[in-house]
Amino acid sequence: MPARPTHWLLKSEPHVFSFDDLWSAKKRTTMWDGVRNYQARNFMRDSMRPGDPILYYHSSCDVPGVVGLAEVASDPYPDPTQFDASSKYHDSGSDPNDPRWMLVDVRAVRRLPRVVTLADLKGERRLAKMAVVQKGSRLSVQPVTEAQWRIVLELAGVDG
DNA sequence: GCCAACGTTGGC
DNA sequence: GCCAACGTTGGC
Repeated sequence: MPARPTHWLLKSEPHVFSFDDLWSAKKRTTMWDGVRNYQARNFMRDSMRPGDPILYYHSSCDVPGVVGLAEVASDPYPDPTQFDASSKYHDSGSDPNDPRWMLVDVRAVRRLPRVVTLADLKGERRLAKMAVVQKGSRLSVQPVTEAQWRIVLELAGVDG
């Protein structure tokens, strides 16, 4: 049985919530709410642990890519927006006694000295298996291997 | 803005 | 359980 994944990539659309937004948040931390994909939820619920390192990826923007590092900052807990009728993430089918959607808190750790663009990732043979470079990859919460993590940091100009 | 790829829904 | 229709994602 494979060990649980310990390193992650989170996608965010910067016009919605950028790495700068996270950096300027209280305690540089936010609830990673609104995830409504079961695979992504399962990673947060079943595998993420406080302290796990995160690559913070900007999608749907001029230059998609990894812009910063973050970390998991809580154990999993129910996403409160699923029970908020005024939220666009409201899910009337979720039972408060058995919540459908779980999340973790995410804390910004550092901005990267240079952005590792999607083009950079695609151009690095050693990253050919990374989920984010696969055609049609839409998963917003992805595991990253330790080897991939080190290579991305190398491309970013960060010492191991 | 386009559109391919993907996940979910719902009729049957 | 199949699969067409639909809505969303996300690079380009």
